[in-house]
Amino acid sequence: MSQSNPTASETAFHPDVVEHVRADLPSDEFLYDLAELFKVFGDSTRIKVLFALFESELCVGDIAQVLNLSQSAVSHQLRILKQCKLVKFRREGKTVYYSLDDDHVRSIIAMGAEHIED
Amino acid sequence: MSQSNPTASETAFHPDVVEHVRADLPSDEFLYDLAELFKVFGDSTRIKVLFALFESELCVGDIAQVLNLSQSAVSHQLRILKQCKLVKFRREGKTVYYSLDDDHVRSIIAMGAEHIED
DNA sequence: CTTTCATTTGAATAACTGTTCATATATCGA
DNA sequence: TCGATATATGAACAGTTATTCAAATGAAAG
Repeated sequence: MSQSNPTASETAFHPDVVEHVRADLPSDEFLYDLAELFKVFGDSTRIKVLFALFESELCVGDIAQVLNLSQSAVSHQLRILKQCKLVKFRREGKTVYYSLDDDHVRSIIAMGAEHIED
Repeated sequence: MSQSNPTASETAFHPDVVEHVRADLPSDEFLYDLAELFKVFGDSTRIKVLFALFESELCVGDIAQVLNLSQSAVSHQLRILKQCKLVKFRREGKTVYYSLDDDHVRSIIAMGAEHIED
C-alpha cells in the first residue's frame, strides 16, 4: 500500500491529494499573521485613513476632518495601523503627523483594487 | 483669504491640505467594497482554504480534511469566497470541486506575505 | 422510490471589533 | 504653575461574524 499517513484522510476522498496539499501548507503561525494583516485592511475606516495618507502626511485632527470622523475613532485606528507597521509618525509640538510606513501598503491596496474592477 | 471651502475644515489645522486630500479620495462605495474584499482575506480559516487551493483543485471534504475543520465550517467559508469571485467550482456527481477563480488571489496574498517578512 | 453520500443551508451561540464618551497624558504659552 | 490644545487611552455598548448542530437539498446507485 502506498498510503501511510496516520493523521489524515481516514475518510478523505483523495487521501493522496490531501496529504500532498497538507504537506505544502505554510505554518499555522504564518497563516495567522497573514490573516491578521488583511484584517487590518478589512475595515473601511482604516482603508480611508490609508487612502488619505496616500496623498500626504497628515495630523490626527486633519484625518478626522477629511473623513468626517471623531478624533478618538481616528486615534484608535491609527494605533492599530501603527502596530502592524503600516503607518509611522513624528511629533512636532502638540501635533503628531502620520504617514505611510512603506510602499507595501500601496501595493496591497492596488492589488485589491484591481480585483474589484471587474 | 484663499480659503473658501464651506463643508470642511472649520477647526482643521491645515484646511488647504484637508480640502485637497478630501477631493482626491475615491468614492465611499469603492472604499467600502475594498474593505469588504480584504475582510474576506482577514480570517485564518479562509486564508487556509485559499492556500490549500494554491496547490490543486479540491473537493469540500478534502479541504476539511486538510485543514482539520468541519465540513460545514468549510462550506460556509467557501460560500463567502465564492461570492466575491475568489474561488470557482464545478460539480462532478455528488462531489463539488473548488479552485481559485483568478490570479488576483495569488497576487494579493503574495503582497501581504511580503509585508510580513520583515 | 428509497437509501446513501457529499454538500449546503439556517438558526443559535459565543467571541470579537469599532465607536462613543469620559478621562488621561503631553506640549506649549502666559 | 495654570490653562489651552492635540492626541491617546480605557471602559462600555452595539453590531458583526465564525463555528456548531441539526436539518435540508442534490445526485447517484440499487
